[in-house]
Amino acid sequence: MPVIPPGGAVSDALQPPTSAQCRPATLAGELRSALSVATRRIRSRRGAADLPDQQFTVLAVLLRKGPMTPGALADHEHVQPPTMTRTVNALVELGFVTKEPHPTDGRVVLVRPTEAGESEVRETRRRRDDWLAQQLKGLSADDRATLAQAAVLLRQIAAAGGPAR
Amino acid sequence: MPVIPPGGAVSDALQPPTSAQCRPATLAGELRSALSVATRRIRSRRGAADLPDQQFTVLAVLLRKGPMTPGALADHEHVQPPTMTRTVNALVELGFVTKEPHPTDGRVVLVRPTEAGESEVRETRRRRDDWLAQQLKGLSADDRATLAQAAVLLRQIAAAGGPAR
DNA sequence: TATTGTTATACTCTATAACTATA
DNA sequence: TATAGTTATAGAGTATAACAATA
Repeated sequence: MPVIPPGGAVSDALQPPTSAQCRPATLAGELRSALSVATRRIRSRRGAADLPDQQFTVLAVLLRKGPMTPGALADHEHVQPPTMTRTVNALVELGFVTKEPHPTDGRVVLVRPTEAGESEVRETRRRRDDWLAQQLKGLSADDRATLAQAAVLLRQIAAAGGPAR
Repeated sequence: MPVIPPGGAVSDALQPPTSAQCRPATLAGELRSALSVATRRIRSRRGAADLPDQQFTVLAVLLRKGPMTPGALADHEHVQPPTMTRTVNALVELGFVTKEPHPTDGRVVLVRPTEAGESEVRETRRRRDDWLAQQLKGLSADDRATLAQAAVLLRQIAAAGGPAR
């Protein structure tokens, strides 16, 4: 049981936001904190047999968009190139993607999902999104619409301001 | 420039969610992915001089709620106890918190923010939330309200389902 | 025995800097 | 020179398992 000193409990209550809480400066802190907690929590629901989060994400992107270069994947996920090299190499070792030389440009590599990768995503997605989907079922349709809209806004914000800095 | 094959561009377009996208199973995947990208992006905006994310968060919690035990902090942030031990120790080394023995229960430790910790949070918050606040200023009041409400819902979801598994 | 916290260990994710190969 | 990618290195964050101290 968390220690909650007198006067502290209110700040965790689940109330709709006041207009003050929509002020950019106030919202920024609150939003950052909520995103951090929720992300960690959702990730922690990953089963031991599942792919780690970033590997899963990259594999899913490849299946949705088709073969891509490591650089394009890094842009898409807003990470630096060496980070994506590592993620892709992990997927290669697991046999979920292959790396192919580009037909005409010798500098470029194409990352292509394998059939094993495809079924892995299918299975993982089924297991891993179960818990979150269950939580979402408990919400009202309005609340789900709010979250869906928030997801769009968050992607918009993440895409803003140039590549990672 | 990301490689976007024909037919792939639509999935990244910034459109309001359709009713299908509000279905729990669909929303779960999309939400998880958006949270992941946004969180990474917001964290990457942290200045080199700023406290790392989790240290900053814990320090801010202590300032808001007063001295707490490591266990209570772990519950609050939905992390495991060893993780919090590490975070608290980092803050002790930086001089931003102190650890005190509990007056009556010898097993318990109280983590208390120092004055240096307080001013560090003030400074860090000013710098680090700047970028996000700037992005939020560019949104409509409606969109900000959506994000504020989403933050509440995300905390609610994070708090659900028992301690971390 | 149960609770609180720590130590030991290991893995994921991320970044910057420096390097190689190709264009 | 410029671009794509990798290697080297380091730091942050997280978890599980095993342990010590106290209640």
